[in-house]
Amino acid sequence: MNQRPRHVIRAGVIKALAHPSRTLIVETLTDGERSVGELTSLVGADISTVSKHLAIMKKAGIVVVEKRGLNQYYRLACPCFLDFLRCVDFIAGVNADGASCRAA
Amino acid sequence: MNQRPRHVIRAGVIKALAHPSRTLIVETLTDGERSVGELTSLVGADISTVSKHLAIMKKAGIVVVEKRGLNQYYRLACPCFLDFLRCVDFIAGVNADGASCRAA
DNA sequence: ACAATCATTGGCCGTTTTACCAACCATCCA
DNA sequence: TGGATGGTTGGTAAAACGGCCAATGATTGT
Repeated sequence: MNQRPRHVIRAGVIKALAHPSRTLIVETLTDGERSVGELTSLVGADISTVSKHLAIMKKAGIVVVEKRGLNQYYRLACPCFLDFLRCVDFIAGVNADGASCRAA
Repeated sequence: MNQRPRHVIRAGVIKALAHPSRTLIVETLTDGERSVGELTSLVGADISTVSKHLAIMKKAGIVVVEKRGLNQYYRLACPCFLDFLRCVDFIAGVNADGASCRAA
């Protein structure tokens, strides 16, 4: 069904994480679901901006949303983001300290 | 030394991967080092374009370069990218198939 | 029905990204 | 030294991104 090459698909997912606000949101959601209003306070931007960030991540399959009452609650689609961020931190560590990179 | 918040640092690394050509390059480098010319053939863009992609990833600490003779050989700074891409594929799979996401 | 709250969507605009070409730097060999 | 090969850098133009504001749903309570 999806005929895009693998690296394009992968880049699409990665791109949806490639913004400081979105990374912050993902970090926060590892701790459990949050409403858009809560995430807006966290990020410190206009709620419309945060809503668009969430839409991007939803489209990429990174988060899922559930409506309860007046609120939309977002949570991670996948717990494996902890591993994901660990990989990222390895690279960041190499970059910052010149530390050697050991396997997971 | 680095006082930027963690999520900004993380986003910087992720951003350096967030392009189809760069993802393709990383995939290829998991198989071993390549020269700029080889990567240019792979990507199918101008060599100057590929050179700039590599510079972005080098600055982010994702790749390292070694000059031997006339060639610049790039390789991954860290073998953990296999894990990294596996995480990405989990998300991509959820997105594409609606498949459930199991832990690593 | 009306008002209040939570969130999404459209529009505008400044910034960033990306691609190509051209020019330049570096290395090796004749 | 001159030429060929391999790569980087600067310039520029098109496209994508990201932010806020304003307007529009959607849901709940009065």
